[in-house]
Amino acid sequence: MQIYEELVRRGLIAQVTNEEEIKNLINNGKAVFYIGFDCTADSLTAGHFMALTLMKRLQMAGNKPIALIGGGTTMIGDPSGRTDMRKMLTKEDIDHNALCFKRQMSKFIDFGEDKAMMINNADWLLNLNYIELLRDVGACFSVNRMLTAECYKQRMEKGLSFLEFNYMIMQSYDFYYLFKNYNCTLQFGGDDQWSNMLGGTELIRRKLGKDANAMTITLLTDSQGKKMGKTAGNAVWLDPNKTSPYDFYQYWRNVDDADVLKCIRMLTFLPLEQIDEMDGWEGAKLNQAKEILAYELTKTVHGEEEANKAQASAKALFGSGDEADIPSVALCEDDFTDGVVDIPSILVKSGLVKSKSEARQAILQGGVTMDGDKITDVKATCTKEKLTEGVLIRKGKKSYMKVVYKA
RNA sequence: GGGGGAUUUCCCGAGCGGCCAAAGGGGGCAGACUGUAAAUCUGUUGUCACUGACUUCGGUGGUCCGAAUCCACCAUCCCCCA
Repeated sequence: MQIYEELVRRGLIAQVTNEEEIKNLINNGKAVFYIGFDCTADSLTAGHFMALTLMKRLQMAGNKPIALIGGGTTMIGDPSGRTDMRKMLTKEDIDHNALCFKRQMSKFIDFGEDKAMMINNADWLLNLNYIELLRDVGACFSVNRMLTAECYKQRMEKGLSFLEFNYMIMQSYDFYYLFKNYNCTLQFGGDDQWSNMLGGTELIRRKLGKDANAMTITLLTDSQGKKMGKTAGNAVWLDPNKTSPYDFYQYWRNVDDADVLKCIRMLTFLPLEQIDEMDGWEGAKLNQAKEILAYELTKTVHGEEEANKAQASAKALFGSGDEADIPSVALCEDDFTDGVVDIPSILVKSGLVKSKSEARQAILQGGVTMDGDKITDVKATCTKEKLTEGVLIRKGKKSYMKVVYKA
């Protein structure tokens, strides 16, 4: 099966400018394509992950990816899919974030000689001359047309600054620049980028009289139509320090029944035949599919070792198995008063709750256990001797921590 | 440049000078039921030394015994006119 076919079967393709051309290009494995990443945070998220896997898939098919780091575009801020303006980041923050992105991406994509490239659009965008740009590029854009673009429409009610309005121009310029200088004829991206991407193909056509193509990836949404890759408004990060491998594993382990197969298809590298087999699974059996999903993704992002650990911890906690790889936290002398610590303090120290009030709530509601025994008294304490051995403290079903005293 | 409106806790949103740590909804967390799912039901959701105290309603000052609520100035945003 050829790569384009596979992308279709995995449900990854949302919109394309010219299906035949794109199909030919990537199936032949000769395409140079790019995906842009704006560095609004210091880690990539699960949302970026899909774009990265797409890059990987295409690279494996012989194509050459350009990972475009948005050091320049992040200075503007993409208004797409936003109801208010982004916080403006400083140049330093952006540079720092770009560096973090680079590091993380190198784990997925092979940037070896002539296999892939990583470029930062700050290299050209920051040097643009306003008047020149207006005459050169600005003349090619119709404001009337731009305003009808979906990404701006949403903002017509809440207000759109001129700064953000220019985002499309910058992104279009990127494509134009890469087309000219790197022979990059394709741009891929999230479906919310569609209008920005079309801006680029349009600009190339007007300036160079040549055709470039764009293709968007289906947005990964859950059965309720919400964007996936977020918990309680927080992103699921790829950086293990921001989202631990265990939490990462758990996120995918807990997806809705209705979304498991879709996620496996779109995000994992498992062969389609194997996925098709799982398609009929129902009820409790779906749990196996979730396990596979969680394991595969954790393995891709954090490596096999971490994936095994996360899986072992999960099994230890929810089924039977030993507690070998449970994350732990250490207490020090200062945490003790007269040789004991109260349970709420331990909960706070372990990061299982944010405050002692929350800890108290959790205990009162019967959600806290220590080494399997339910804690019912808010004032309960634990001795230093016991903690020297280490105790397993658990809040609710899914969060737990091993707490040890270290002298 | 002129005129009008807004800013409340994680989000939306109600708030009469004292009965306001602030209605209601969403979300979160915990419990029951389950399959670590969904749906449903219950409790909870500022902090702490938790029958009490403290800090919060864009910012800074002021009026008052008492301010989220009144006044002044500042900031930000929205709408209408130019």
